[in-house]
Amino acid sequence: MPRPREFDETEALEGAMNAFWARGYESTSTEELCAATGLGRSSIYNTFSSKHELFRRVLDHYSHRGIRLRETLLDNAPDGLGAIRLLLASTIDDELENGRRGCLMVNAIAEFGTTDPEVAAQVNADTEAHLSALTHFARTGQADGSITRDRDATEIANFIHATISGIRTMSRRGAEQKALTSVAELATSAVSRR
Amino acid sequence: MPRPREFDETEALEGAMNAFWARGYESTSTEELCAATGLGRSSIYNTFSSKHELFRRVLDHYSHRGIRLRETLLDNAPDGLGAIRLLLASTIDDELENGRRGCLMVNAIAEFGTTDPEVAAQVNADTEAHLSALTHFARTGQADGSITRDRDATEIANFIHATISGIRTMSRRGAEQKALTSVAELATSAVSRR
DNA sequence: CTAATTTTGTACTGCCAGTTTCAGAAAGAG
DNA sequence: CTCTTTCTGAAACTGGCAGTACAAAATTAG
Repeated sequence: MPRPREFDETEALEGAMNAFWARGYESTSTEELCAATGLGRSSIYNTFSSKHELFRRVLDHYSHRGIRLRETLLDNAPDGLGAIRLLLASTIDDELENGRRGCLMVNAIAEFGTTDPEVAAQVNADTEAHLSALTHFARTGQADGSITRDRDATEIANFIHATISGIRTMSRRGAEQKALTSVAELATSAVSRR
Repeated sequence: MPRPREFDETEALEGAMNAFWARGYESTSTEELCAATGLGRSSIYNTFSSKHELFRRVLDHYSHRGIRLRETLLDNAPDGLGAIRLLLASTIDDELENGRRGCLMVNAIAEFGTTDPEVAAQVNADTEAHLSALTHFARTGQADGSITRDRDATEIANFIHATISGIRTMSRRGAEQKALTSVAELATSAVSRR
């Protein structure tokens, strides 16, 4: 009976995500969010309540999107090390193809630190998800012989996670592709079985 | 002949640096800057022209401070690998003792990206300085046999730089000390001669 | 058609930020 | 002492921001 929405909520989130991703939270104005989503102010506030709520929804969207991307990507992995190699390579591809925006979660951590409990909780949840996937690959690799057994799988996961953060930060700064790939290679060889 | 300043410019910069470091650029208000520096609005604007200029001065101060810290720290290094180990350890110490603020440069990259040319230039300059020091240690280590020769010294420098960024980001997020040190260890062993 | 209900565009509001102004204070040169 | 210069503190200014109000539009059930 009511008037239906003229837009797709997910598409709107995608637009808002791109805006926040490029310019951060504070310096993205509601007007820019209107432009990025294609919605009017009313629709944004009607749907997402506030800028802060919208940002939370965006973080959520980003996180699930990442999980989905990783799932589809890593079906093709030959072994544990291959999965990690693929992950690093696709991270770099993403950066090169999408304008070196870095990682939205890293950007959020840098901007908010732990001052905003809700944002912090979401970042931590995403980190946990990422780490648990990485730990899984590390264990797989240790079982199939592609990854070193000198270190605990969780340590390897942490290390790769830190490396990815580092690479994304380098990329946002504008580092050369060569530099990104060489970091990825060195990190890969650090966890591979020798 | 004129009335002299009642404050020390460097101390003021230090205060402003701490404020920006903790809360980022946008969400640090001029009022907070007054509180952090101990100055009044007039004095700040009289001395630093604008919030943005003050931020640039802060980045500069931070950069030089980092270079100085590294110089004094790394006199005691036994060899190339030892220098890198010391650097990683002191990074972690700094994080634990100073409230997990991450790296101001990384925070600036995350907040501004490359949208602000002046900030970008300063970040790049600091990166170059850091990388050239790291390259020096890598070369030293390759000469004294403590660091692997499988990789180019510049690649090793990039890798360690990325690792430090990653560790500082982890720390700002609030990761456990254990996690930080294990990442540092894994990175160290990745570049050490086997 | 009409009534009910929700969305949407426009215009508005209040607030708070960065910045400016200005008058008074402080200090040294002559 | 006085003149000049600069600093300082308080208050005012100005623009832009997040958020709101409201009327018109759109849709469908009855």
